[in-house]
Amino acid sequence: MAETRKQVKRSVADGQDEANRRQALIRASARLFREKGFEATTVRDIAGAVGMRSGSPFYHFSNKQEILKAVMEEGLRQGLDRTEEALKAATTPQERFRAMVRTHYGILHDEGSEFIAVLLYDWRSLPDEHKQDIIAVKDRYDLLWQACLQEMLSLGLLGANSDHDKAAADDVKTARLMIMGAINFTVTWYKQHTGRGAMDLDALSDRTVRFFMREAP
Amino acid sequence: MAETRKQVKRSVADGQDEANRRQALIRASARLFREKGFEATTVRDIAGAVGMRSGSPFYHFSNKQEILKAVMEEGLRQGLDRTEEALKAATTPQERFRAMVRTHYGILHDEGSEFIAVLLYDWRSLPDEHKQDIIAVKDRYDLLWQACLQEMLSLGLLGANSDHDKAAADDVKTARLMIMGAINFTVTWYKQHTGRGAMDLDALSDRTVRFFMREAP
DNA sequence: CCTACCGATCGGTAGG
DNA sequence: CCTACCGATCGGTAGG
Repeated sequence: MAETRKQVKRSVADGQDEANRRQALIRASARLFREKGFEATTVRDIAGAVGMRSGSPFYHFSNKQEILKAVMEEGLRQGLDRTEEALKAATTPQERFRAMVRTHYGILHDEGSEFIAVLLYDWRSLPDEHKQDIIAVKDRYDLLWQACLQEMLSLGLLGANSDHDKAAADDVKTARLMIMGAINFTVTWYKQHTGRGAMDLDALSDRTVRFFMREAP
Repeated sequence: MAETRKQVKRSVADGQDEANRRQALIRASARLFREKGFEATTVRDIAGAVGMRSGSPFYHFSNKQEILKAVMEEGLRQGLDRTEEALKAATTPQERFRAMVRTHYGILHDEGSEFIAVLLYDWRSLPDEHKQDIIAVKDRYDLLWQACLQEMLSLGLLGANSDHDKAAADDVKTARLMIMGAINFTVTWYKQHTGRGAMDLDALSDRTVRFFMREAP
């Protein structure tokens, strides 16, 4: 009986260790993929980054593509969590819009948060049979944006249609694609530096919100 | 003397053929890079696409990276030409803005025009020593946008600062980064199809212009 | 531009 | 998770 309990404890701990090692591989992979791309990153790079030998990642993942999928899933999971958390503190449509913009910038540019940038950069490398799984989660995130922008458009606080009471579904989708495009594209040019004259994520968010948002009519 | 003339003629023709083969390699590479990425495209893929054997592209380019650079240069050259041409027909700031948006969409999505999409997707794969050359040409293109948006902002036809006579340089840059980001990001989601319900590049341009442009105050 | 080839490297596996 | 390894493929070259 004591024996049994001990064994159970041991295997729970092992399971934790294993999950930790898996997480370490995902984090290291995200950083490497973000830096030089999925195709240019070797399994040896990944293994080396967490102190393993070249064959060992395959104890945790059945192939390289599964690592890519795990990176993207981790990013979306974290992104949804952070966004829902940020929305709790926002009460007005304008505050919600600002919160979503700022949170998305964090998701894209915070240190240790390279998962979504990898999703954007290396989508082509994800095997077709995995794409639907990722899209399903991404759809949930897009819905949060859709609700936020629907609200903004209806109030005339955004882009076209400020003179209509109801924003058409197409307009909401266009607004989402344009705004998220603008924000996502910062992965190609925004660099966080600490020197003077640097623009931090708060400043970038301010500029973005100011550019897209209209005064209430 | 006749001999000499003939030889000159011949070598001119050869030079043409060689240039043609080089162009064919650039076009085929652009299509392949756009489809599956620079790293995932092999020299054998490229050679096969123009009916060559695997070693032959190296008669035209000293290595694979030089092909990538040539693809990007070709795209910027074509992009500048098309934009300057389109601007000739536009007389008002609004017309110029619309012309630049529509032309950029053409550059990104027209069939046989995959060069700039490759620049956006595979920038990381370009060796550092080539980046400055490409940036120098890209700067010329950005300047055309900068002038166009400066004009729009000063007239209060765009985003923030509609109540100021002079748009600050930072505002122009922000507007450019946001608008070009939104447009460039369409490479990740826009698909041209011919069926009903499809949005062609004219419709996409309309939506884009309408979303970003304000009524004159 | 082809033929023939090479050294290096890659993703992945067997067996412990 | 390591050791030891493999088949396949890759970018690139020599010689014509």
